[in-house]
Parts: sequence; structure tokens; C-alpha cells
Amino acid sequence: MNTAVELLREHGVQVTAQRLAIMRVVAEQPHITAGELGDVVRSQLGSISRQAIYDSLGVLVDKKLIRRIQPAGSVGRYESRVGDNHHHLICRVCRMMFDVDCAVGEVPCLTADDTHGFEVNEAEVTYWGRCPTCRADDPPDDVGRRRSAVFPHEQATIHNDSRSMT
Amino acid sequence: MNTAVELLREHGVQVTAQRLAIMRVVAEQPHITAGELGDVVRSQLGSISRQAIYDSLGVLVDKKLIRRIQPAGSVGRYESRVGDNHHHLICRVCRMMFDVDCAVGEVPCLTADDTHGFEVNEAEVTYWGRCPTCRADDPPDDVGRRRSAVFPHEQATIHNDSRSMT
DNA sequence: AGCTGATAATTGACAGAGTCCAGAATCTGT
DNA sequence: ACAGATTCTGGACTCTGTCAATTATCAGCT
Repeated sequence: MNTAVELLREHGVQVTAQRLAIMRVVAEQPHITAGELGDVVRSQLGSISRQAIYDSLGVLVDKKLIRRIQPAGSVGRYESRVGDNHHHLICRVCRMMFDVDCAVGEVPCLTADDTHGFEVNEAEVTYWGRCPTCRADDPPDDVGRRRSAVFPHEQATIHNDSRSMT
Repeated sequence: MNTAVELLREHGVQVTAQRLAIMRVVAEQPHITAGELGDVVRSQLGSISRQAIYDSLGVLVDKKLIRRIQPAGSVGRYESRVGDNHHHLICRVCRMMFDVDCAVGEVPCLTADDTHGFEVNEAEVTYWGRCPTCRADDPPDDVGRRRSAVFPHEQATIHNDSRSMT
């Protein structure tokens, strides 16, 4: 049942309580940040160093067991949906974030007209807009920012919605 | 001739030497960071505060006179190509970055299958791959990272190429 | 089970991007 | 030229992420 252990073994990395906890939490809370992840894992294991968080996330990303994303204006976020080439839909106002399936499925799902000789292996798509709640709250149109600050105090955290994780 | 002045006036913001310099430098060096921008502007005007850089960039972005982008693992970068809905092509190895035209042109150039009730006004596409130089340098395949660090010392800076700015 | 070398976690210091704040300077319309 | 609004300055601060040295833990072997 505990396929996480097998996954780690298969990828030739040691199985540790920290890594298992990180994998579990990332699966439960998609789009979590390293900092938030530390808090959650710490509450479960008692303690974990910040460096262990970053190290573990690093190897898990390396082994493609989790994926790191970083939408403009956000810190790095982690998710366990890998290999399905899904994309992200983000509200400019409240930063709520949804997963959206890729219509194509394969990677890369798009090709540029002129690839400048690149070997392109991923087309990452981020849809920006305004969520239903923020559309209702605010007068229509002008989905821009109100403040001068590039990203006003990181607008709390980017909420994530697991409805899209089914 | 100095259309930058007019642009600022039209958008109802004060015309200052700092803003003009920032607009000029961003136009000359697409994908520049706030820090690099500060250095260049400082060498031209003698001095400018970091806060003035961020304030001005904020206002200019607000007014849509420049655009802020932030590829995963990079700090914020600024470009003067606005309104043409172009996308970006980035080398995972050396971080070289190109502009690529959007095949569709209109905004948003893509629509998600399920928009969760969002009012979507932009589809931002980032193509990730390996540039010609790095393909030649390195053995083929495995375009991944070698280190555990998420982004090894920001791999110098993201180079930009103005060939695509014509 | 107990060793042992390799791997991983901890600790503390550090760097850089971006923000906040209060006071001084500058711009713009009248 | 004046006054009010806007902008700039300088310094302190937060937060994410990294580096390096030390200690602890894992996993294969006898």
C-alpha cells in the first residue's frame, strides 16, 4: 500500500521519515509552499529543519516524484500531479489557483512557431483571470492591480483548491 | 519624437527623469531585472534609489507601458513589448531567454477546457527546453538539473537576446 | 545482530529580492 | 510663483532560498 516507500527505493534514494511526510503533505495540499510545508510536516513529525525541507523537495523534484511550479509573483510551490501535463488557472485578485487539464495531454502540448533551434520539452501554460468570487465582489472589468507594489504582501497565500485534484 | 513623455502624460503620471530612463533601458534590454536596471540607470543618471526603481516599475506596469514577467526560478524581469501577446522560450541549462511570437495573436490565445467560472484574460505560455549551444555542449537527453538546489545560484543571469525584438 | 561507508538531517550564517516607512524633494495645475 | 499632490531617498526589515560544516541515520555486508 505504502507506494511512497517503493517509489523512493526505485529511484535509488534513501527512505526517511522526512521524505515520506513531505510526499504525503504535498499530495494532500497541492500548490503548497516550502514554508507552509515545513509548518505542516513539523506539526506531524515534531521537528524538521528548513534545510531538510529544501533538500528533500530538491531530490523529489529531481526524481520527478513531485513538481515545482512558480507562478509570477509567487514563491515556489509543489504539487504531486506529475506527468499529466496539466496547467494552472490563477485569480489575479485573490491568487486562488486551480489545476486545469491539458487538452492535448502530451508534452509539449504546444509548439512555438520559431523555436530558435531549441529542443523544447515543455510548454507551461498559466491562465490568468478573475475567479467567480472576485468577479462578484468587484466592479466588472479592470482586472489589474490597485497598488503600486508589484505583489502586495503576497496576498496572503495562494489558496489551492483540491476539487481539481480528483 | 520623445513619445515616452507623451505616453506618461497620456496615462496621467508625472514625467520624471527616472521614469524616462527606466523606460529607455527596459526597451533596450528586454528581460532585465530590477537590480540590473538599477545599475544601468544609475550609471546614466548618476544615482537612483532602489525604491524609485520599484515604484516606477510598478507604475509603468500598472499603466501597461511595460510588462513584468517572472519565469520559475527567476526574479522578476521587465520588457517593453506589450500588447502583442508574445511568449517566452527559456533554456533550462543556461537560462537564455527568447521571445516567441504568439501564433494566435489575440488575448487570451488559448482557452482551458474547464475555466471554473473564471474570467480568463491571459494565457501565458513558457516554453522550456535546451538551447542550441547547450545541446551541443552536453550529452543528449536528460535536460534536468544536476544539483539538489532548486535553482543553482540563479545560473548567472538570464541572458536575453534582442534578435527576437525586431 | 553489529559494522561501516554512504547518504541525509541539523545548525547557523548568509545573500538577494522586494517591501515598508517617514521625511525631503520635485512636479503640475491654478 | 504657490500649494497640494506625487515622487524620491535612505534605512530597516521580511522572506525565500543557499552554503558549509557537523552530526545522525540508513542499508548492505560479514
